[in-house]
Amino acid sequence: MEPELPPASEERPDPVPMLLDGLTESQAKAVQATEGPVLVLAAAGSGKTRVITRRIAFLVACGVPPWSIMALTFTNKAAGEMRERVMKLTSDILGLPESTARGLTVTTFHSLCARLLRRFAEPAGLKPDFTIYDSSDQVSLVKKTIESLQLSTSNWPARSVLGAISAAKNQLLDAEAFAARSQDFYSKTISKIYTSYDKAMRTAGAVDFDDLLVLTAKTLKNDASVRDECRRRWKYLLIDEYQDTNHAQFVIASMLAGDDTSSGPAGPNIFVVGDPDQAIYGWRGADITNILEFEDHYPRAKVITLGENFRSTEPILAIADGLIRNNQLRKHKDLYTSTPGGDKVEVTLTRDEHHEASLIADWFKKLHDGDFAGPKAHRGLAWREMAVLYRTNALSRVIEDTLRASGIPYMIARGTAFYEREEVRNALAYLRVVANAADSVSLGRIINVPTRGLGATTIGKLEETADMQGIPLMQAVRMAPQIPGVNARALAACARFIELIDNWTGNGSFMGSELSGSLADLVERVIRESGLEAMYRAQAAAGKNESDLERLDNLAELVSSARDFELEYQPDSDPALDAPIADRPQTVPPLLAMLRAYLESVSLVADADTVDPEQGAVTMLTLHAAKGLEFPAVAIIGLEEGMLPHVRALQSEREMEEERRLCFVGITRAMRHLHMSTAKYRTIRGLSERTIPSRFVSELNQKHCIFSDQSAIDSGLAGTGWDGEPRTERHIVEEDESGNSISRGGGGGGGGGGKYPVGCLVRHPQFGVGRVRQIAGGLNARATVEFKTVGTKTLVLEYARLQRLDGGE
DNA sequence: TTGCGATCCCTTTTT
DNA sequence: GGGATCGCAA
Repeated sequence: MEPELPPASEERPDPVPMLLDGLTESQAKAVQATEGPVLVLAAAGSGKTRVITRRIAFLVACGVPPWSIMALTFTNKAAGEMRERVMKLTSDILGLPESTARGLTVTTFHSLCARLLRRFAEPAGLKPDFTIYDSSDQVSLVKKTIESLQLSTSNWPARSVLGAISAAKNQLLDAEAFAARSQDFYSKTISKIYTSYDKAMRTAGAVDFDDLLVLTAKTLKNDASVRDECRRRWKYLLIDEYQDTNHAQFVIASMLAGDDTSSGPAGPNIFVVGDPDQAIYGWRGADITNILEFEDHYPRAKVITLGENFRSTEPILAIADGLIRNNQLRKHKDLYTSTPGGDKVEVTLTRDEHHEASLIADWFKKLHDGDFAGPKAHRGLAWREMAVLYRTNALSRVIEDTLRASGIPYMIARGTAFYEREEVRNALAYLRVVANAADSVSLGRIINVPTRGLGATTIGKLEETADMQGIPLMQAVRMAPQIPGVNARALAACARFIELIDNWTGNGSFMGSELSGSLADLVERVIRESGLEAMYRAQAAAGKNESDLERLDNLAELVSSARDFELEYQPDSDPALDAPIADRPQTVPPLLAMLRAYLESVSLVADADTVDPEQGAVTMLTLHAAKGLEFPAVAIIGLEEGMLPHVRALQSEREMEEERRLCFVGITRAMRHLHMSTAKYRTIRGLSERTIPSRFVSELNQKHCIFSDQSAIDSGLAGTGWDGEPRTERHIVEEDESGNSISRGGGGGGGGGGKYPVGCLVRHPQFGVGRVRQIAGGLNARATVEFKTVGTKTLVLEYARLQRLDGGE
């Protein structure tokens, strides 16, 4: 459709210039290029969110109906913020009512898919009351599957089997296609598990996170009427963080957008924004070629580059740039800022993780207090303006303890943490069974919680019956009287349990005088009448530990979360309640629809969703969860080999580069203050281990950093410095013309010589005799040694205890 | 059938 | 260090 300008309102100035106000030339270009495919390569901090929101408002200003615009983001929180900002633009600048933004579709891929699958459940081969299984549900189901195939769960660990299944799904290989290409024993077995896992999922009326995407992609691909209906509705598609989309998401986007020839004169209106340097989800199947080959897929695409960084000070940007230059598999783009100056980046070596945590707490306190004297006088930062970033969640614990002890308010961004607590999971499992009686995993979880005399023996019989007949577990419970070997006590327990559930569902009708129609009331009833409340109350009274009281609070919290949801819930925007398909009348009772929507929202929370800038607290989050956020002050911890980069990435160059991008993402979250730290010793699963500073530290542009070694201070240990050698001797690092540190191999000239020139013979206490092939410099120099017996290894000189054999010193 | 304690095992990131 | 599982006692 050709956009039309709305009739100029008399008292308002032309809104279009106002929407472009304050944008750079390329930003404005991206906002205005409304027709046809557009790729925006947006460097970190280059204002891409701004571009997307302005563009949506611009489209609306051009007369595009809001309901025909769809924007896809990575997290619910990003979606919510985007909607807010668009709403503000359309009401402040365009003078449109707030309801305008309601019609917009701003959501995540996963939420969109969940909604489409409910709406088009039948063509997708699902029932609209499907449950979304999270990874622990998946694990229980796949374990059961493995057991029922008579395989050993130790030979076939659920996690890795699921990984293989997930990888297959991400390539859009269904069980059948996977079976067809399985040749060897391993993949044939995986294929068997995949097939029966899939069957069990369908029997349970459940889908996993991958299924949400895969089934949507498949339905859009195979069902023209579904595809056409979507295309009729959405004419303008915007996708954020495009570098982290996987193949299924690519297919969904392409299907929604239409292909290059069949849509409008300029091609499909698909607008994608991303940055290949911030691709950090390769492990989850994200396919960076989606963004790299966008132009091949849409030959008429306009490509717009946003290079100027508006977020960070010069030193922060410079070290980010210098770091990412070490990635070889990358097209370089310059990062630049028009605002020079700023504090240098602090890089600290600490004694251990406790020392690290307390230094960071001190750093935060100093920033919080501010400095009102001297040339660098500044007001203090609020706690909410600071963040601690780490590679793995396990690192958060010590930081948490230290911040608490220091009286610094903090919050951990773990959106799912609340819903993962035992008591909450139990309550939700009851609710899931209420919403979807076929959900056997949830039923299995609560059928005997609190204990009601349905022990392992009885449940085993019920499951056996369910498996044999291919029916959901709940149906077997209802058939209990016909199952041989179920004793009278168990039968009575089954009957009581069935009555319990039926009371909550109004015998499946979700209507009647017994049910209030309120979601919060239902949740409360379930918690009380299931006996969960009494069970935890009894445990609390027995005084085993304090967390039992907390459990009751959490259950109350769940009720209030349901109440909040109920207040926000808009039935008219629930696709399950959309105009019914063709001749079938709409029959979903409102309470059931609301319950489904609630459970869905609970299933799709992301860690980053809980980052609340209103809170006066330091935010703690993983590097992954930090994507898309920014903070005036950032501390990145654990810059150690094996931590960042993570051990799992050490063997592959591709994964190593992803780790480097992850570090890059962390650095570029910082606006003004950045602190990076390495602990010399770190306790990993109870054992204190000597660490090796991360190679990324040695890749930081030294001109913009202040290195300090605190590891010997306040301790009896002799100071050994960043790499165990006096500082003057460790400058094996070379600088290129702009001062960027480049770790280089090939020690010919660059000072890599030292004790072990390339080509010399050495002996290693464990690996034996070998020849040095390469010396890499940096704060912790490494040698690549080709051993006679064990092959080539890369060793850190400080720790390797190499002995030179051919002359030398 | 349940509940508790010892032991074993594993260790990334997340929608 | 912590979660899952297994084995044993009540």
